[in-house]
Amino acid sequence: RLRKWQERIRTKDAGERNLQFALSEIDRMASAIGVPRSVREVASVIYRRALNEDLIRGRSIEGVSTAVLYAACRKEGIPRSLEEIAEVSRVERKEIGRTYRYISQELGLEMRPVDPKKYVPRFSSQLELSEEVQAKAKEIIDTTAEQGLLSGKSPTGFAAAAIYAASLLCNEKKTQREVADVAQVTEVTIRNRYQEQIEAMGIPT
Amino acid sequence: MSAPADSIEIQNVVASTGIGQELDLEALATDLPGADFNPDNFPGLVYRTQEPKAAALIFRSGKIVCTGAKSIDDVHEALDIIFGKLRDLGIPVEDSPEVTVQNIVSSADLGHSLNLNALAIGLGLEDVEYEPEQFPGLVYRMDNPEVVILLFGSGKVVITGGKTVDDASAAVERIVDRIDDLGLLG
DNA sequence: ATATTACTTTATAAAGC
DNA sequence: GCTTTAAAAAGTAATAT
Repeated sequence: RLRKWQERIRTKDAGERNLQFALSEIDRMASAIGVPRSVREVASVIYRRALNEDLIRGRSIEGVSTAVLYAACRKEGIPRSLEEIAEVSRVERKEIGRTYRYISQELGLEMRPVDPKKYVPRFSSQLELSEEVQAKAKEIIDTTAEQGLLSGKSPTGFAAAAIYAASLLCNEKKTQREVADVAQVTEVTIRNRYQEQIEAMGIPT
Repeated sequence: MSAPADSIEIQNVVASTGIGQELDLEALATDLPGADFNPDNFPGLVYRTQEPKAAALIFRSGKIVCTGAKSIDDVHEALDIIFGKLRDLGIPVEDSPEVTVQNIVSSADLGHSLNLNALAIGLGLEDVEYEPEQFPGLVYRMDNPEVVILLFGSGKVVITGGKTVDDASAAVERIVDRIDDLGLLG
């Protein structure tokens, strides 16, 4: 009886230390990527749920913290790519993605696919592009996504191509390299998505 | 009419078996030309057959895993070749050890392009994993038959996790019906 | 700028860490 | 959990020409 009690305390203490460390990590990474407090709150709620459902066992606290932050950004409608999240984490991209999918499945987060339009404002401001270009990029995304061009494609690459296309159409040209750098995709990806989008929009080349 | 189920092609069959006999893999590695054995990496010895093309993992316990075969018949042919090689080396192998098919991977073409975003919602987010940033296919876990289906924007699909050829057919028929009911069959 | 190669995902057994 | 083996799907990335 006493032993069970001690174990409960030990487990509780371990859990508290676990949670404390995780929350400080989430805070650190959230600051680094510059997301609002609401995202950290959502992240901490998800982390507590994962802890209660015993999903942390066999995984690093750092990995779960990062995956949960990635999920929270998406849930709050201000997604960061795995690449961007990985930059402020000491866990590699692949592990973050795996842990995220595991937590998402087990907790039934029912995450909707990322809308490429969500990346347009942030990428565009980094490129110092006007509202007009942003509106055009969003229009391209909506039109081409409706035609089924988005299926299977990375949201970042899709957004990057639309921004590149819009910058050309609005005479505020950015090079493929410049757009590729902020979106963290390759020029080849932008080229491929751009060609499909331009064709689907009926814009002659 | 070419039904999607008729487009099914078996791509890989995984099966397990065993000769009820312990093996000296070190000796086998030197006596079997072409055998790969790196006990530091993996406890099994790898042996590949050319016709039919397959790869076998042979363990010290005498248990064997055969992968890469394009049909269940090919699994048996490949294993018979291996059993023959072992007998040639003086290792007793019974006439026809029991072979268990563990997994069949198939591909098929639904014949219509798919809107994966709409499908993720339609099939139910709880049964679906669709993360195009990580992989272009939508992962759908089906209950009956118990298989996993990977759906692509092109309408091509991969069915895995089944143990019989019928599992793939049933899965394709069911997924086509479901997509059709959702009105999402392009 | 394009072509090739390689990696991502799914399932599955085997023995051992 | 991981290690190894095989195969398909299609996207992305790194490297070569």
